Amino acid sequence: MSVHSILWGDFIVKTRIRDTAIQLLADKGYHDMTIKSIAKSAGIAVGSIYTHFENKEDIIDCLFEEEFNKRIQYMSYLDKENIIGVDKISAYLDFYFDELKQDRMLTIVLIRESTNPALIHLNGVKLFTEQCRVCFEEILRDISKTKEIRDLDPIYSSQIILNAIRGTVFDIALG
Amino acid sequence: MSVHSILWGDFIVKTRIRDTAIQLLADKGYHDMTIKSIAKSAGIAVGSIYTHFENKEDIIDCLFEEEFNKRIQYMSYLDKENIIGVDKISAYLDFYFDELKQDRMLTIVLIRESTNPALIHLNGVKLFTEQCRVCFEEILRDISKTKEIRDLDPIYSSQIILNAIRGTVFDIALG
Amino acid sequence: MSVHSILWGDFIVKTRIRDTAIQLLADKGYHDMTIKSIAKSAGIAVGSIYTHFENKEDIIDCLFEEEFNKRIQYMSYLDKENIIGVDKISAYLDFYFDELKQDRMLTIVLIRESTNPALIHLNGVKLFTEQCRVCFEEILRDISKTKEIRDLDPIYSSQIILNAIRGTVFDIALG
Amino acid sequence: MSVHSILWGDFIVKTRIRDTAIQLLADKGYHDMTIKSIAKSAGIAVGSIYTHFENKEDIIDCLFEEEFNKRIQYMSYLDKENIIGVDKISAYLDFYFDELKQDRMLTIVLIRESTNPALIHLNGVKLFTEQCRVCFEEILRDISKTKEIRDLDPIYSSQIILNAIRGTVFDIALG
DNA sequence: CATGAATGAGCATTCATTCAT
DNA sequence: GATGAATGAATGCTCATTCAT
Repeated sequence: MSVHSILWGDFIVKTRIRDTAIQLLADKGYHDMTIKSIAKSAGIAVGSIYTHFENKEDIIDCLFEEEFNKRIQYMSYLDKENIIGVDKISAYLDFYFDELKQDRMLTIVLIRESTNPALIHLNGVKLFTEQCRVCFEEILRDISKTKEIRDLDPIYSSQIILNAIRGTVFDIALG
Repeated sequence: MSVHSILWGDFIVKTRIRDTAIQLLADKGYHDMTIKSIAKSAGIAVGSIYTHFENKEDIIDCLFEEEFNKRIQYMSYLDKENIIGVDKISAYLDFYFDELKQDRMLTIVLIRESTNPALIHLNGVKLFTEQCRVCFEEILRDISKTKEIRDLDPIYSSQIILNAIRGTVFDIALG
Repeated sequence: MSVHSILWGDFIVKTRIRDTAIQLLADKGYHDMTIKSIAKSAGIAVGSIYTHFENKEDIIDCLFEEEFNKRIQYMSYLDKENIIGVDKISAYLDFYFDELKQDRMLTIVLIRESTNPALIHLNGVKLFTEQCRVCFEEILRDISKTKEIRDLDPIYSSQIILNAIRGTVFDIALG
Repeated sequence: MSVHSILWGDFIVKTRIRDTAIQLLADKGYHDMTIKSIAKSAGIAVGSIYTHFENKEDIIDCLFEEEFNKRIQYMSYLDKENIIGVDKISAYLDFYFDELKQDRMLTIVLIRESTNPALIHLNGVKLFTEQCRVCFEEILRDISKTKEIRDLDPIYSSQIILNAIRGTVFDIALG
């Protein structure tokens, strides 16, 4: 094990960049998170960021794609376990709040930057946003079928509920 | 009345700047709205913007303060008319959606930039945000007292509902 | 007349930038002429360069377009004066060497950067290069017709002669 | 013989780098040929280039020194064979055009980069440039002595003719 | 020897703001 | 009050070079 490894532990540089970016993103937002500030906070050189990410946008893109994949996996886990209806919505909320508990900063970033007009063109952001919408819609449609709740339009009601959750989680995350 | 006034009709320059800024803000967001682009779109010189606003932030500050005052006035109108309880919440929603109908762009800007970390320190933004929260909380507290709805914590529930409304209005505004 | 005008005489800023750029271009070549070095040598701010030129390439583009126009005008002057055949080639050479005498640096830049692969896509450079070629070809074709010289292929021979001139002028310009 | 040698046949790595560099140099010019792009095109690691060349400039330096030696050898071959006068100039032209036929890219690079101000300080470039000039001058001086052509200043006329050849070869090489 | 992640000085460019006209 | 050229600090990004593996 090299001196380098001992100093940084097993922390891979890409992860260090990602984590530092999340802190700065939560603190200052995308536009005021500078590449130089990431490098300084992460204790690496400016150039190293470009070894791991194509450009500044790519950091955001990767972040959202990662979260998109997490959610996709979680949903297929729920399907496999045959968790449906109200239980599914409950599980979904748990996922949201668990992530909030584990990584308050990440939650702030995901909610805030997903509506940043400078970032909505990114593939990762699109996938994430769409996924949140679609998956919630599906849950409500299922519930609607099983008559657990009275009839409602799954598209609008899911949007409303999702926004209530997102906003509330955001408020809690911001403290 | 000068030739200049005749050419622009009664449109005061400050209003032109404000309206142009809202369009650009809705389209590109605060950081990608440049002073130069406002000047160009409004058909005035860059320097003229600084005659009417202290700096770039001040445009946002004024915008939010203006909206804050609108809401304050509307709330005192409701009080004067003795509109309370569920009727008040209904009126409040009407206000939100009326504004949305009249000025879709403004709605986008108010919701989006009120969580922009680069702007939350502005007095106008603070007043607006606080006002939205407080006034909704009050409404729910009143309703709680009159037993129109079963007991709930007015702070949390108001936050949840407000977020549902804000998010939904935002989604509709964005199309 | 302002203090500014007195200090800089009647020198327009754009001309100052152009002239400074030519010096640096002749001295260091396109890639080692930095925007900062132009600003410093011209005694202006970095940003001022972008008030007058779109970007670094644009400085080159304007330079070549300007020279293209000079040559176009000179050729139509020769036509109007009915200067043809060997007299025309003589006049053309005078033009080249007059410019060399007046602005040795400009000559270096025009010859050197016209083959710079990073710049040949520029419209001004294309026009200039094409114009030099075409006009020389024309002269030779005329001469060929009037039998002042024995038959030769005007395209190849003009290319050969033009290169001889260009190269020699370049060598002299470099000292 | 290692597996590596078998895969690449007898192609030494240094030669691969040289050849790749020539392609990129012809295509993009010195400044836009990056070490990374050489490594990628040559199918080797960035670091390996520094095993064979001191630095980026050294690649150019070696290239020109190599060509310088080729010419020196060719001239002494002509001397040994007692080829003089107009025959020598003819042979010299053959050499130029043979090289052009065999390696069009190399020809482009030699002519273009020999006037690159960022490279003229290199020993190899200096030797090559000087050698071309001196050897041509010598040829003309010889011809002058043998009265094959009428009296002319060997220095200027050689420069003129050399430029005609260089430029024409360059034009042909570029297509 | 080969490797390629890490480095950081240096570059072109942007843009809120000022101020002489 | 209106103007827009001038300003220069600050930004994202590049790339020749190094060196631990």
